[in-house]
This record gives sequence, structure tokens and C-alpha cells, in this order.
Amino acid sequence: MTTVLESATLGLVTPDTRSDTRRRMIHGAARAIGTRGVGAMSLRDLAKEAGVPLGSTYHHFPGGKAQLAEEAVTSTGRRVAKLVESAREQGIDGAIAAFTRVWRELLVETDFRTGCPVLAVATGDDPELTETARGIFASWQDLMVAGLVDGGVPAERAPGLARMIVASLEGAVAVSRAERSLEPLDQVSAELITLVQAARS
Amino acid sequence: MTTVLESATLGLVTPDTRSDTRRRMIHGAARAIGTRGVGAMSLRDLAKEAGVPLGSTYHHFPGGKAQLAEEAVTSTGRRVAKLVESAREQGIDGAIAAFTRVWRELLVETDFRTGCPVLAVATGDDPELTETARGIFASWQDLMVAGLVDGGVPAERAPGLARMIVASLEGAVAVSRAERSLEPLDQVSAELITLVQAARS
DNA sequence: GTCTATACGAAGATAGAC
DNA sequence: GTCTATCTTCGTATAGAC
Repeated sequence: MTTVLESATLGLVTPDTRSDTRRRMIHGAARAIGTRGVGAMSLRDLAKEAGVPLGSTYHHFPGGKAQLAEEAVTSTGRRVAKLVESAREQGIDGAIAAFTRVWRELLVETDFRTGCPVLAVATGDDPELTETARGIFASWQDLMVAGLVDGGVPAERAPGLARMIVASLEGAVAVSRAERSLEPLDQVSAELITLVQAARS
Repeated sequence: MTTVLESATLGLVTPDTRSDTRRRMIHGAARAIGTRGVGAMSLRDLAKEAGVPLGSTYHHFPGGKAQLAEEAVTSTGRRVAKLVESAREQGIDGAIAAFTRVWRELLVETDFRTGCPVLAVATGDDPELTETARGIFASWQDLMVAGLVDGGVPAERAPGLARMIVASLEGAVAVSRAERSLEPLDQVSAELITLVQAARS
């Protein structure tokens, strides 16, 4: 059984999801952040959705809202990184496609109401969360760099292209939300494939 | 002198800035939205920064927070559109450079604390503001389409490229904020120039 | 017409009953 | 250990004094 002490002392070292409640709250928090941003995310709503009293939030997350937001964003970062990493077997095009698919499915699932929670905290004003976002963007870019180099893109062009891939798809998710259409995301994804293709030769 | 009646009846038709106070509050609102998002924007803070009592906010903006946010975002949209439109004399590269420069200067001015307010409302959960963001993105994309076609890009490729330009630079501003560096924005801008160049031939 | 004072609700967080 | 009830703060909005 998870104790308060364990959560408090091991939380940052092993930010896994030890209980169903924790898992549900982290998932709900990621959704809420992607939908409304951290500021407008309400712990009351999250607790209600997870079916637990508000007070329990502070049992599972002694650090309160800050800890929950942090874990929600890092959890999303790791999950997406794993999907992209797996798809690297199909080359850089596969990695781009996998990254695109994550956001595509999120947009469809939520009827364009929810976007990337990492972008949300990157555009917020909490310095700690901004730093977390930086690290996650960096990890995604590193995966793309590896894929690009494997795919025959010159090493000196790879970092710029990797930034382009992450930044443009993050922006495309936002534009797709505004337009309530998958077209922006799909078009950007297609443009990226041609851009990478051109960089190969 | 501006009356409440005029503001209420003409607000949406002629959303100009009739007084210094209005101007200052709209400017402050745009900054706050770009920094923290609409939800975390406080009318108290805005009034304090503008040097007016909180109550005066509702004299100048009878529609309250919603009206102020709406005017702040549309004001930014028009201002940026004008800058891009002017730069189209220097071709599509000039338009991309102008769009890049707007956000570059904002990031430097605010030490990476403030991004594009249009992206902020596009990633928020207010449907009215999301629709406003859609219209502004569309206006920017239309300008890019015109520039691309003028620059010799085939008409059928122009819309996709225009979306790519707007989406990738919007995303790049967010990544630049997270990294506290202009490198992402500048690299994306450079990649866009090469992408457009390739599309010309 | 301008601004002070306040109403009212919702937020995060916590104390303490069980 | 879990959850109820509450504390404090801060948000938007407004009523009414001047």
C-alpha cells in the first residue's frame, strides 16, 4: 500500500502511478491542462471526475496542484516519447507519423477541445513547469535527431530539422483546434515529410 | 467624449481605441493573455497597471473580461496583419521575416515571458475566443498565400505552405519560450525559407 | 461620470472528526 | 488513512456615494 511518506519522499524520484486513483487523477490532469491550461485546471473538478474527495488529492499529491501538474506533464512526455521511439523502426517518416497520430487521435477523441499539455505549460507563466516543458521538447527533438541521422540527413542539419518537426506539429495542433479540422495537422505533417525528403539528398 | 452607450452599441462595429485608457488596457490585456492565458488574466492587475480603478474597467468595457480579451486579441491580429502586409513588397521571404520579427521582438522585450496571445486563446477553452483565433489565423494564412503565389509557388501548394508557415512559427514561439532562446524561432524561420524556395522550382 | 466599497463565487489548501 | 467541513485568498462584477 502506498503511504504518504513514500509519496512525499519518492515522488520526484519515481513518479510512477502506484494506485488507480493516482493514475486517474494524473490522466485527468493531463487532459485538463491540454484543454484549459494549468491556471484554469480545478482540483475540485479533477477529484470529482476521479471519484475521490478533494482532501484525498493532498494524500496522493502532497505537493498539491504543482506536483499534480508536474507529474501529468512528465507522464505525457514519457508516453509520447515511447510511441515515437517505437515508431523509429519505420524510419524518420514513421516517427513523424507517430507523433502526428498521437495528437490527431487526441483531437478526434475530444472533438478538438484538447491539445498538447506540454505546449500549454510552455505558454504558461510557471517557471518550474516551463522548465519541465523545455526538457520534454528536448527529449522529443533528440528522438527526431536520431531518426533523421539514421535516415541519411546530414548531422549538421538534423537539429534544426528536429526543432522544425516538433515546433510545427505543436503549432499545427493549436491551429487545428482553432479551425476544428484535422487539415492543418495533416498538411503540416505532409510538408514535413517532403522537407525531410529534400534534406536527404 | 466616449460614452457608455457608444461603447456598448459601437464596440463590435468599431473596436478602435478611443481613449488612452482603453488603449493601455487593451495593450496590457494582450500582454497578459500572451503571458498567462485568458483564465489567469486578472482585471484587477490590468486596471492597476493602467492606473485606473477596477470599476472603470466596466465603464470602458461594459462586456467585462470577455469584451476586453476579444478586443485585445483582434487588435493583435490586425497589427500583425498590417506588418506582414507591408512586408509583402519584399516578397514572401519578407513576409515570413516580418512575421518572425514580431514574435522575436516580443520574446526579447519580455525576456521570453510572453508569447502570441492568439495562440493562447486558440489553446484555451472559450469557444468565442477560439473562433476569434480561427479568423485571425485565417487572415494571416491568406496573406501568406498571396505572397506565395506572387513569389511563383503553384496555387495548389500555397494553402498548405501558408498553414505550415503560420503553424510552425506559432509553435516555434512556444518552444523558444520554453528554451528561453531565440534559436528555435530562427531555425524554424530559416527552414521555412528553404522550404518555400524548394516549392518555387 | 468616476471611483470606493462590497457582494458573491470559486479557487487552493488544511484541520480534525471518524 | 479517508473524507468532511472550513479557512483564506482572489477572481469577476456591481451598487451606490460623490
